[in-house]
Amino acid sequence: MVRKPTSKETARKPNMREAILAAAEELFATNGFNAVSVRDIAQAAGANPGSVTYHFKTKDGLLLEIYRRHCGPMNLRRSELLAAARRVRDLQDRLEAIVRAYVVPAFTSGSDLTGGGARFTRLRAVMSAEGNEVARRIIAQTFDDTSHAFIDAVHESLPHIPRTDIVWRSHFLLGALYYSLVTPDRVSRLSRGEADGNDAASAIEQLVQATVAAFQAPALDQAAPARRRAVASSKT
Amino acid sequence: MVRKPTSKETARKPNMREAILAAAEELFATNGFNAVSVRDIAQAAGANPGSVTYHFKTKDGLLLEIYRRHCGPMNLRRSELLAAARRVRDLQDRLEAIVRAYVVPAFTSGSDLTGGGARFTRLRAVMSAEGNEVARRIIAQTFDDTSHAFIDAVHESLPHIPRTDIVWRSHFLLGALYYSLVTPDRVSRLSRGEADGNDAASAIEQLVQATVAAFQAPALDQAAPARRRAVASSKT
DNA sequence: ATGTGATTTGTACTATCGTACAAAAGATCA
DNA sequence: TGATCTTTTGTACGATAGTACAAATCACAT
Repeated sequence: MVRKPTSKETARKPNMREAILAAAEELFATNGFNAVSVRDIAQAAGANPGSVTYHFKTKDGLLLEIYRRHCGPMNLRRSELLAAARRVRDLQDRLEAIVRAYVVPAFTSGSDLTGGGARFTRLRAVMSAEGNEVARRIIAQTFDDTSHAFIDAVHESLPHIPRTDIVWRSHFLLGALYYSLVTPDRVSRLSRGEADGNDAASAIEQLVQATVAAFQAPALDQAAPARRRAVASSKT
Repeated sequence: MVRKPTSKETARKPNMREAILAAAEELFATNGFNAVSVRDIAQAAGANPGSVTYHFKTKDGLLLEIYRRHCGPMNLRRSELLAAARRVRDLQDRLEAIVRAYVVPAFTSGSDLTGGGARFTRLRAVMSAEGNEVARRIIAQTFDDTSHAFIDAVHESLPHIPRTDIVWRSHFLLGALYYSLVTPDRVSRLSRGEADGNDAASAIEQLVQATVAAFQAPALDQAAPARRRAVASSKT
């Protein structure tokens, strides 16, 4: 009595459910949530609109399932990399490893899930910009732990920087990360073809290098008031 | 015969056209383009849906007019500040002034237009994330000049950094800037109330400080290959 | 006061949205 | 093969979308 993995997991065509998820992920990440209709998704997946309702009940449920699929693996990968980074001796190298542990899983595949992590990260960026309610709830309760762990790790390797500054700078990191995935063509355009915004490896290296330097900047409370001298003022 | 500025410029109630523009700007910047209906905008402005059609013909036309209203003043202000920044002698101070010339107008009012520049910048961030076609066209032909001027100025004060790196880092700056305006509450939340993400002055100072440091990071081509030693690798 | 042009209102049209649901089709096992 | 469960299809419904347009209303010059 060999139990075949067939009866309940198999669909008629090779996993239509996964095809719908992948199509929805791509379309949401590119055009936003509201601009994409259930019919668009079904067509892109080669499915019937009713099939989307059958598998995910509602459009929100579909988005929810996309998040559920990715959050676990990506955060697991991040915490693994973060744990390894914490063990790096040299403080400078450790900081870089920590930043890399945060950035790399966002660009590359979190596991063998379809499409890789970049698409899901782009999706999160777009949902964040749209103020999507479903995404907001999931993010606050799923990603804040990871973010706190990341901030703590950075803080440990830069004890002289106030936590407030580190929060701001890690916020900037996430914004830069998101934007790099949302508008990669802008990099190619502004560099007049010298750089390829769609090259993940370049993006990662540039982002890590810039972010490490940003984290290492002098603390704001001390530096800013002392430094603001003959600099252009904020009015006229 | 004193020409009064009345007959053709004045509406029945104090400029309903402006009220619609302001309402649309706020709603688009908060919820994205597609999530907001013309009826939502009209209601928020205290106007009739048909009035929107009268003034702006289409929903796209309304968005177009919002961009037209802001792009000129904001880029003018940026180029003024940039010109002033270029005249700063000290290289370190000049770089900071250049970054400030880019950041400040995005946060504060570009002129006496309604609502200040922050709302419009948030709008641009959201449109960028949604891949809005109208916005994409305007941005490419309006903001690229400003961006190039900014990149050139930064490059002048950091001649030893390859232009490619500067493009990437200014791209990160814009992403961080956008994200700070899109999700300011995240800063407050992650800092556990110690920082206020909605405080524009703090955001500006933090962003300028972090960005200057990022620009001053060693060039990637030289530093990255030499430095990548015992750092956590990108796989497992 | 009255005519005139600019604006606002009210309403209606068509298209498309998310979703529900019954019927058809496929798969699995007695 | 036939019974049963899962999945897909096809269709329909109410809600809401963007937009058009005629009527009503207002501001102002004469």
